[in-house]
Amino acid sequence: MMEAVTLAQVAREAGVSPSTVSRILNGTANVTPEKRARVESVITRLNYRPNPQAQALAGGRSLTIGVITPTLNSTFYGEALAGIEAALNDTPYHPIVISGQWRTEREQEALDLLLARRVDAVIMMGGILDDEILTHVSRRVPLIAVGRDVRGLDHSCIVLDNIKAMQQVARHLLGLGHRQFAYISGAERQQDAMERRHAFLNCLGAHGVTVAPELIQLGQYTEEGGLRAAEAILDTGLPFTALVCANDQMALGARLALYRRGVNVPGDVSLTGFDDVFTSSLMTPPLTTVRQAIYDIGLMAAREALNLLDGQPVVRQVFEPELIIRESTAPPAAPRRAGRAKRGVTAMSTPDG
Amino acid sequence: MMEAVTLAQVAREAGVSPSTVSRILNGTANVTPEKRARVESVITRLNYRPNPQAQALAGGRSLTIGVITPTLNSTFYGEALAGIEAALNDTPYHPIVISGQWRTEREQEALDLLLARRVDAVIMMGGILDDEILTHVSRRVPLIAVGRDVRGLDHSCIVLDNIKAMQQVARHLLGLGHRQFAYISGAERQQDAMERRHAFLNCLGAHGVTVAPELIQLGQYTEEGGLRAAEAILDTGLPFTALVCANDQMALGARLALYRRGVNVPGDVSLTGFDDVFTSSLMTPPLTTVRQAIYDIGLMAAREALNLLDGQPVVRQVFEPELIIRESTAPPAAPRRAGRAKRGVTAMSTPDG
DNA sequence: ATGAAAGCGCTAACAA
DNA sequence: TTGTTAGCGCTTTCAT
Repeated sequence: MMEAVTLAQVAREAGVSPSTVSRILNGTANVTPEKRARVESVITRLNYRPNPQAQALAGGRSLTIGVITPTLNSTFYGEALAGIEAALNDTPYHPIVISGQWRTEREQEALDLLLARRVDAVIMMGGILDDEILTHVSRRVPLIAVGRDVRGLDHSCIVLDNIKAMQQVARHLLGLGHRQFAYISGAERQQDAMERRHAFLNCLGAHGVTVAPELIQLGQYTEEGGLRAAEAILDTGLPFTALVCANDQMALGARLALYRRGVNVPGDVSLTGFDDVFTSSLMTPPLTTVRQAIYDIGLMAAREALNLLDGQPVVRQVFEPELIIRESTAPPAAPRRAGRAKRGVTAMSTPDG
Repeated sequence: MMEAVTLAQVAREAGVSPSTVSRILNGTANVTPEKRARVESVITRLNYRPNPQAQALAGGRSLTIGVITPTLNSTFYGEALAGIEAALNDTPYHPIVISGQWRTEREQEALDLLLARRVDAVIMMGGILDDEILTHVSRRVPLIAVGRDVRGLDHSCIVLDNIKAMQQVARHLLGLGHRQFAYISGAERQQDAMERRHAFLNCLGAHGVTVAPELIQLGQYTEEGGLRAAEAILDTGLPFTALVCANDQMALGARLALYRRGVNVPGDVSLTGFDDVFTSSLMTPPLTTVRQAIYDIGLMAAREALNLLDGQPVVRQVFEPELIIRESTAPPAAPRRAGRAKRGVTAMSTPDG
């Protein structure tokens, strides 16, 4: 299948030594303009492309950056991957992506695989692998953590200010007049899920509002989980006028649960998400949520990884959240007739579809 | 950052030659059970992992498979990527993914990059690169095309039966009683977009139904495009009771346009998509669509690539579509009072939100 | 069945 | 500034 051109051939054709060609390729040393021109013309004429495997072997760098993402088929992490790809686009480095599926063993395997592949750096997005393991790995290879704090690795973490974000959500809803809330949380093992939940409840508490424990459900950060959590909340029969979800995916699932029970959004219940995944702006109705500039976070992660490779210092990056108010939130409905909850919905609501 | 163990070290520790270790690693030749045991124990003790770059250089194979996907942040192609990753999971091969962004130059660049990286095979998903280029590339490296027919490369294409799929959609809607249709198509440059459109219109034609040209709009296969196309359709003021979209993403955009104009789905208009992207089952209402087993298609693509590498023959694979009937389709509304379109909607409909 | 030796294509001292 | 010379870690003849 057609032999590839080698550096040696280029050198011979140009009448110089291999080292000279190598130097020109890498800009390692000064070369006479004429020789450079000669070599470069040969390179284009022969359409020479250096063999990365050979470069890796000889140079001791693989020119690849390993990326561990929870899933490949998620809009959210997909955006981050796109950002990483873009940042690496005009560098000699290339991402190599593996999914961890939110499973410890898978993440561990992925890490092993990347190290076996001799990646020059790794970017860990989310994940549930122990901090110690990551810290340990970071001694072998530069590591950037995205969306999580790793103890002892603060400087190489890129995170979102979850607390500020949830405060914005809470204040927005309080400002609309809501006082009866339900909350769907992410999995307990995930750091940011806990951060968001506490931030939300604390902020409400500061305003003298409490939430019944039955109205706080776990949704595993998935659409399916959000759906079930919302059903569980509706099943309690307790009244609420706003349903806050710890991410957009769960909000999407919750939306379907509300639809099935004939609960209008935002007429009967206001709904909020978190992340501002692309499709959230297309929900029926478009979702009020908190934007994480996830593409930019991906960009940043890749840049930080490159900095680390350059031996440059990196510092912990905190992204500022931005509340995006769309059509899924509105003031709570006026009190209804007696015999039903004063406002919002209860499990008694009947489907209208 | 901690030196990696090499094959030579393993050989020394086990008191055998490097060749023997290599043979054991690759199962290339018979080795005494005792030596094998000895070497294997050293391997685990030292936690030895062969250096893929060195293997690639010496072996002439990079053990990587290049994948070109239109985008990284799409649920649809993400599923395919997940399938590819899974299929390669317990093989020595590894995917390396680049996005083409539906831009010819980007796709060409991606291809060049993969070839420069010496991938052993490439999987091309969709894309708009000329057939000739792909055919040409396939002479250098085994190539599998997904979701498109490449002239002269029929055997290595994996496609969906778009015609049968659209016939199912058309018959479903005709069966419900619909006679006034609108259609949102994908970009003209894309093969399957044209296939789907013609299949749909032909099937209607066979049943004596025609569609006004103004009610056929291009949506570029994107959510945004679907939104605008739906608006254009509503703006014509022409009556229709069913809106058929060439993919789910455009259906999602169209759904928002309908929502904004106060058109009920499926009360006023039935809506259909194509692909059965995961989130379509969570739309409000859940979307009637055609399932493409895209994860399985990814699996299949990777397996075919491996077959090609094995020198085994591959044949063109045609996936069968499956109509998924959900809640976005229903019989057309009963005729309304005079002065308005007999059924369905026109641009005169007023928002109810 | 096993070892010795010669590369794979490149980079990086070290000389000149 | 440029060339010569060793490798990088592995596979694969070719002997034995």
